[in-house]
Amino acid sequence: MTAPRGLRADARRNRERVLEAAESVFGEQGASASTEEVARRAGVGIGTVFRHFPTKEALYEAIVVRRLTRLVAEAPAGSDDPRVAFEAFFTRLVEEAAAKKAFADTMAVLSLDVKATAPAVGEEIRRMIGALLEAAQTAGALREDVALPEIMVLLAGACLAAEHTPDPALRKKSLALLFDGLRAGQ
Amino acid sequence: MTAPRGLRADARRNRERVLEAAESVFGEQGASASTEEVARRAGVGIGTVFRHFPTKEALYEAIVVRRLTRLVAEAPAGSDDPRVAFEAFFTRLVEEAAAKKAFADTMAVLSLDVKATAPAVGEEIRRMIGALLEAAQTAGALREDVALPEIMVLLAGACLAAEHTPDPALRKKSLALLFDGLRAGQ
Amino acid sequence: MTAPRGLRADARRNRERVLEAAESVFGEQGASASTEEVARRAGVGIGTVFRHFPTKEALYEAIVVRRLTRLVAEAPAGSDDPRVAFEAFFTRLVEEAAAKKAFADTMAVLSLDVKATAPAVGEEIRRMIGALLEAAQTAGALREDVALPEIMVLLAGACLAAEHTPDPALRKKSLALLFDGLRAGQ
Amino acid sequence: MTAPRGLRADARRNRERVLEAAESVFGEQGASASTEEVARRAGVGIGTVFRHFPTKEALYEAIVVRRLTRLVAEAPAGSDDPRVAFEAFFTRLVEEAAAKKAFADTMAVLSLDVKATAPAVGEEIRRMIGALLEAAQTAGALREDVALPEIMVLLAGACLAAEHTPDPALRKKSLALLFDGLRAGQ
DNA sequence: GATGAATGAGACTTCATTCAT
DNA sequence: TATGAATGAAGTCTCATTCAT
Repeated sequence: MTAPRGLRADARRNRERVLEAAESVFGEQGASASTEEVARRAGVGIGTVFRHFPTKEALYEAIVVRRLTRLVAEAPAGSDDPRVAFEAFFTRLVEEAAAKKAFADTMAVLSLDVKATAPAVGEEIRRMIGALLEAAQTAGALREDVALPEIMVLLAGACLAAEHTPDPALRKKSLALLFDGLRAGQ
Repeated sequence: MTAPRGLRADARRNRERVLEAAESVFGEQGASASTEEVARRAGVGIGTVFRHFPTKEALYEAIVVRRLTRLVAEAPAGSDDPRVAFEAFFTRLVEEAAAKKAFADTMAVLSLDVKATAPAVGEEIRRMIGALLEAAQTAGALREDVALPEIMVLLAGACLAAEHTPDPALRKKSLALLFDGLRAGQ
Repeated sequence: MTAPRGLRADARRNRERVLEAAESVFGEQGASASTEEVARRAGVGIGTVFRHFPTKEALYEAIVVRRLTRLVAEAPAGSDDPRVAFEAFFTRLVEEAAAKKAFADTMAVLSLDVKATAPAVGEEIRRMIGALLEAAQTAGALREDVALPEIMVLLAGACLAAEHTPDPALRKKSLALLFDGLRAGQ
Repeated sequence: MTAPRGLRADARRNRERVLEAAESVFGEQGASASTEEVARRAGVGIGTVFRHFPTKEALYEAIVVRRLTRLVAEAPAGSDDPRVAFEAFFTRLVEEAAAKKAFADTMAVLSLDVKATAPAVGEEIRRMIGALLEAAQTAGALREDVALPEIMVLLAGACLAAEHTPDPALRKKSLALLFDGLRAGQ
């Protein structure tokens, strides 16, 4: 789990503050931001950061997991139209990637190796997207010959590209093309 | 442009070796690889690298330009079918990105700010892709309502995603979906 | 000011050792001595030096301030004779410059731009010398038409020259001439 | 000698250009200017600089000698009044030091170790200043109890201080005090 | 002799990580 | 447990000097 139980209350609070800070720092400056900056923004000593996360990489992974966990939690507010639901979720992730550095990376990781890090969350979110996909397919709104893996790849690509695409209109247009390729009846 | 004329033969040879080394080093380890590693692999002193490229960034930009230049030079062997030609070129770039780290980044830069670095090459390759696009559109094989900017975004995204997608079949499948979205008559 | 209060005991100790080392290193080799040498002589890692002084220049400035602060602290043991007091202090600075490289530079800086670095200390010592000057003038032992700025210039020059004058007798003779020019009743 | 005889005409010309460049470069940027900058301004290759002067230090010494030589050549345009002649020459050196970096250093070297470098020129200029001094003393315009060594020290100090004293009026005032100390009949 | 490319030691600085307090 | 000072490897870049052309 994200927040180990065996921790004293204050320790758990600190861990949370570090994650919060890390997310904002990495979100602004990318993964190359310094650990010290994270500690500073969290208002804790650098030692505290390393007590909770043995390496910088571990901290980074933790915020990946955290982001994914949150995505699962704030599950797609089910639209009635399955296609809309699917596309809305997809779009939301892309926009998040455009707004926050290193988020696209998080999504890229999803197609790759969350397994190694946090199998559970990775699986969960994958299952979630899978469900949205299937629902849309069942409703006849998405091609039947599309499976989750390629969706994940497209999603990752869209997020990564969004990070380099400041113009919202252009992001929207590109996404539209992408969705067109997924639509049924071609 | 890549290899200035006024250079002595041996200097030009060394410059070439440095670029070669840089391309392979960055290709393997990404842009964060050390300049020292580049020098080592080129078999020259670190000072030689910095004589030719005053900054690490300058070196990196040089290999970006070099890659683009090479892409232009090895222009798409014109297939008779404009759609095939377009997709073949697109695919080739994606495969290159899958093989070499930091190449995707090169492509991403194309959608963004080659202008600042090497306006000429950037424009050239953009024009090239634009020509392929138009030809396919004229032939009625690609949607008319698609313009270069969004193509560049999709290309960048595909390349970036490919970097994280080791499975060639998966890359192919994803690309196919992308192409479907671009096809005419939807 | 030199040693911030908020520092842990060990940190303050280290900071002191670094300053001590810097003073001796710069004193022997001049301002071009390497920071690494300072670290070595202080018996700390190079990182420690840079933690306390973010820049080599900052370190150098710190020892300038330190020297001045010490000069103020070890204020001229008030002689009864104002002229003697003035000349004694002047002489002492010159002798210090003869013994330690880069000290003359410190004095030169006094005529110039301590303002930028450490306005407080600079002003303090300037006031101090000004007081000695005035006292001597009031006592009728120094010309009335001499003001602080030219005294500072003479002082800087004497210190700088002393750095190149190993012979103490020669330094003394030169200083004597200088004092003669300052004496009243010409 | 400054310009060795056994040199081909073009070589001697090059040597001259290097010296010229070195003097202006060091004059502007001080002794820490780079040798490459000297070569650039001389319009020769860096190799040429090192062919004529085996080390940077040798080059630096050469321009010291050159300056001194020139001082001797442009000997003090004998004023009728020996005191005026002496002070004019002194002042001229100080003003030169104020205008050109590293010139003061040249003067400082005079009190010190030209012997090692260029005994001849050093001696010559020392003799020259000595002559001015004696003439003034003979005319009863300068104290009898002053000898050349202390004059050299005062001169060096004045030059070094001038380098840090941008205000001409302040330089003048300081010099005047200095001259007062040298005047006879105190 | 002239050139300028190559060299590589060394300078400053950053930062993940460790450890004494 | 928390702190933040200490560490030192590693990185980028400069520059005096050498040497092949």
